[in-house]
Amino acid sequence: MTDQLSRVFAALADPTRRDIVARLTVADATVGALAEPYDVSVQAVSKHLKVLEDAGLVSRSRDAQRRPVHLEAEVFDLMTKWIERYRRQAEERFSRLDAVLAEMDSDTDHRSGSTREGTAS
Amino acid sequence: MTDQLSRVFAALADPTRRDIVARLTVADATVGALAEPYDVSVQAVSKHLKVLEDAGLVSRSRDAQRRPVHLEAEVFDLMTKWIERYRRQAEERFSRLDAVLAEMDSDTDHRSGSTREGTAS
DNA sequence: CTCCTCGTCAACCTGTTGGTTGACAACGAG
DNA sequence: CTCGTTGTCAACCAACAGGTTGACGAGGAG
Repeated sequence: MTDQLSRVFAALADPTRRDIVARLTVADATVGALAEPYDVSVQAVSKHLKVLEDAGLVSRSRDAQRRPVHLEAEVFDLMTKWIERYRRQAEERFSRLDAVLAEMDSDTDHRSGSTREGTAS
Repeated sequence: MTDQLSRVFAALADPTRRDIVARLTVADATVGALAEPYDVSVQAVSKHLKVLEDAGLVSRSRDAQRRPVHLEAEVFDLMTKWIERYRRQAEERFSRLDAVLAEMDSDTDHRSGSTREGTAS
């Protein structure tokens, strides 16, 4: 799962991690403060933060022995762009439905094979 | 990973699955046609489709022994809503940065503890 | 009826994830 | 200097994800 888009989606696939992101939109926080509401060890939260950091969603600075966690909201744009692109494409397709049906019929043996393009990642 | 939002994010965390979604924005397709470009077995693609279906991103109908796969674009809204909500919150926060810094300073021992709300999922 | 195609199900294997506990580095406070 | 706090690292474990192969059901074509 090398590409960033995959890492971002994977990071947000976990409810705890999503909740952490949600709380970070309000204010930066230390690892301990972030861990407090959850019923897991601080180490587990530290791991979650590593996942978020590897995805580029979060950054950590240094303040004595504390490590304040900061949300990097720009990465959201990466997702939004991907989603919007294909959502728009899907809507456009919806408006030329007949063409689609025609294509499926002519698919008898030469199976298009070159509908490819865009291709995520 | 019970909630749908988690399932949707997890489904899109895989490049192959994202590519399948991308191709389905162009036209519905059969499992075989979808599998053809990838260097994996048809069974593997069948599994990917199950993941997408469980996430509500895709539906399958019946046409003789074929199972045309159809994109359900509405689910995109679920993600978009989540993302936009917290993106906006993050931007709003950015505009009152001083308040944030003040809060981090007063965090000495009573650690806010009630910043909770929204909470994903 | 028999065969071939399309797709799913089941069993299995390997790598990754999310959690645990224990040790330890960094650093301010006494 | 020593202690308590904050957080990470390492080892370990159970569960899950993504892939494989083999068998099989459903249905059109001969």
